[in-house]
Amino acid sequence: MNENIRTRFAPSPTGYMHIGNLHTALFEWLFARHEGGKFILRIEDTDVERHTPEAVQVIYDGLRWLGLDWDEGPDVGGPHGPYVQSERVEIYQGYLQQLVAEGKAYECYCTPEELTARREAMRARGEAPRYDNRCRTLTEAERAAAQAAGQQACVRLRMPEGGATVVRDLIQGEVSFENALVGDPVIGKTSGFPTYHMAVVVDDYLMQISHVIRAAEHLANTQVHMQIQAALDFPTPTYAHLPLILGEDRTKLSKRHGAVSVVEYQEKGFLPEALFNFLALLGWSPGGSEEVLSREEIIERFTLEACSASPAVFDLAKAEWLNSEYMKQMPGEEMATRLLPLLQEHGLMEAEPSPERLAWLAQVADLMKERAPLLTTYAEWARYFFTDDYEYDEKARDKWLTKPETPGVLRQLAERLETLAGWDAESVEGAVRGLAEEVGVGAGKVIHPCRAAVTGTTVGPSLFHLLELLPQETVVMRLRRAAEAFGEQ
RNA sequence: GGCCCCAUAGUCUAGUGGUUAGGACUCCGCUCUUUCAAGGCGGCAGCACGGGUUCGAGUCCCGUUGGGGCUACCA
Repeated sequence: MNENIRTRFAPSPTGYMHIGNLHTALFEWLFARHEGGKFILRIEDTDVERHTPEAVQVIYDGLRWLGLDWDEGPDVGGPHGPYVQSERVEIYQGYLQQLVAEGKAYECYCTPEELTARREAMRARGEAPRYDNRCRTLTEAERAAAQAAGQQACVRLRMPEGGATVVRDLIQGEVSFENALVGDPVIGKTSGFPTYHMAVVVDDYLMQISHVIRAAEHLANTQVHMQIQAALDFPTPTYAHLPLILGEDRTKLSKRHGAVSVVEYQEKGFLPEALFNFLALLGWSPGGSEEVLSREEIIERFTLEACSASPAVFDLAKAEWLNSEYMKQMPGEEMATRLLPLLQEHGLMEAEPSPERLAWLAQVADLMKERAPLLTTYAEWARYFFTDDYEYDEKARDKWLTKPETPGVLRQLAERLETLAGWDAESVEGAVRGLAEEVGVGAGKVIHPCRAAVTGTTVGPSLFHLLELLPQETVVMRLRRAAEAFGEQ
């Protein structure tokens, strides 16, 4: 247990939770939990235009769905609040003023238009497009003039003119950046808001974040962050930059790759525990050959040292495989609980099912869980358990239903089953096999047409156990219905 | 363009100078069974390339190539 270990997840409220962000959050959470430290949630909304209040809820929902709880945050509070950056502007302004007063930062009067124009010009000349630091050397008179003219100013950090900034990163190793290569970065916006760089440094310090764990896209920014820390006389936290998650084309996972938002995975029918496991395996290796690991095992084994530095492609097929593994090992009652909302949505289950009905659903779930990769495919594949309204698929028709002898077989079977005294897998099997024997055909000649008629498909769980879970009269009706439908062919 | 990072099969990965380069997903066979979309068994497929260092390199160094990130008053 080490409460001094503190990590944070610092998303900006954009209205949706990117799966890559959730991956980052997971690793930050895992490290904190493994070390017995604290996991802090902080909302980075210094870009006013982007901020929407509902968007914060989306972040909560995503984290909770995956089971990532936070020890400090906007809703739960904590000793270092507030945990929303827009509520901390005075704090940043204090530090900004301090830096200007100390001469470590300065006000810059260049307008965005001028900056863009100059950047374009530099690019055209084949130069690296960066700020030319012209306001750094303004005289007092020039500053006074600019202020008198009512020109708006942003605040820029005075970068060291030489030397290099060395990031010691737990995952990426030692990375060095030349200071002379970057222009003085903006740390305070004209609006009075801090930039991301300023806010992140101040908050990580004030919130006593010990390990800054974030995506690798921030590695280069760390140079600026460390210079702000130096100017403010803040200690440098330990850094760990996580590999980026890529789409199939090996570029940063984005909307054009398809499902990228966490809710899309919920809607696809992923179990949160499966996605948790899958995400953990992206960029981290548990060591052994076992990959299906419980949340506890993952926490237990997680270390930053075992994290990879190379980017990882999100492999949906493997995610689905993992999901199916979780469904297989889940008890029927639990599966029923997960399935119920989905089935209700499709009108396949009533709004308030009785305990008996739920017990039945659990039996159906147990029977089917070995097959479907996702909750949604499951609901599709099990449709015939819930309604008589299903289609006969192509294979069922071609292979069995349209065979000339099938209607007769179905009628005879219907007759037998209708008068069957007990309705359980065993007696149904007896009736089916009995009929086959009498007619003098293999059991398959009865079983297959029966499955096709009653389920509309050629695949599925054990026929007798499946029939057992359907009402006797339903099965009889479906057999006759199919016999009728295909009788004239 | 500049800076930085990355590089084991299609994908996720183990490997830390001496291994028949291991596991997982996918795909493909075979098999069991009343079906497979399940189970069992098996198979295809990899150290990007070129130089070094070394008795010996997937492993260390340099370069090339490829990919990615950053280069905003977005985070």
